Amino acid sequence: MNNTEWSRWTALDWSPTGEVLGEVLDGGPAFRWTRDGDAVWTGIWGANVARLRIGAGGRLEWSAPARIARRVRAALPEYLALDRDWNSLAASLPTARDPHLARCVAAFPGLRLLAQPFGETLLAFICSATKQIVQIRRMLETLAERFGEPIAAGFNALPTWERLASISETRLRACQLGFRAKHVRGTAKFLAIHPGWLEETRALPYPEAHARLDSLPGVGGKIADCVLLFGAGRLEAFPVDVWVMKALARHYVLRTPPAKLAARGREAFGPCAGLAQQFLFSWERRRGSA
DNA sequence: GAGCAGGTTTCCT
DNA sequence: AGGAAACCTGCT
Repeated sequence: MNNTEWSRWTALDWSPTGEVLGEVLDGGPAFRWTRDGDAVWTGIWGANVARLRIGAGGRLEWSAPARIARRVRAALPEYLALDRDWNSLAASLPTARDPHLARCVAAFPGLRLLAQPFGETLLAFICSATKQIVQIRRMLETLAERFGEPIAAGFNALPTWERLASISETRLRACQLGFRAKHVRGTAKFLAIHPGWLEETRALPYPEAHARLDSLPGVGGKIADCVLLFGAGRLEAFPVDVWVMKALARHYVLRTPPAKLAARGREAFGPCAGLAQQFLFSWERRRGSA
């Protein structure tokens, strides 16, 4: 499996610190990146496999299995959202009146959100319910191994929703999905009889898109926000998970029941609330625990 | 071995 | 509307 021939390392127009790169690739929303000992990350999304590292000059460099390098080169800029000016977006956050947020923004310069495939993001977050990251990763890996298309030696894509619709709940459960198997199957069945539904949803304005996702089995408000933020680049989405809940409880005055936190977050942090969420999240995980 | 984890659904007041 | 309980599984 290590016979794979990799393309030569090529620089991209982004120079993240190692810590920021780690937060972006391993900060939760992406479940298929792993780091080797020598600070090389290997990840899978869609039909792409890539390695990433920070080069000698500080710029991010990529390499891919030679056979698919052309495709990966075309896909990377979108996936890494290189076309968005993340510094300006961060600068637009209300840091002037929010010292804690200002501290988070300063701590993770250039932090950004990956533009992950919409359908995969939906699958990953249906699997995420009451699960820790390690376990979510294992579920997805098993699904890819058993039902996904091979991309390169040792790397499989995640199964498509079409494929998932053909898999019995029992076989899904055998991938450690537990009660989520029913949700995955229910969503897959729904999508199978509503072709184009996902892409239509993705194109809708935030409130409508959120409501539609919310109607899928196994998808509530939090997961709908995750799918829109991490799978559709909707920066106004503000998913509230336990980490963000901790951050809000620790650094902000909470006079809102948990169910309303998402709406409050969108009000408080503005049109890029989702980016603010990412900063709060990273701070809480890296610094907040200390 | 009871309790809980990056929630949602369902079934209650 | 708002609050509990159940749901799979693996880890502490």
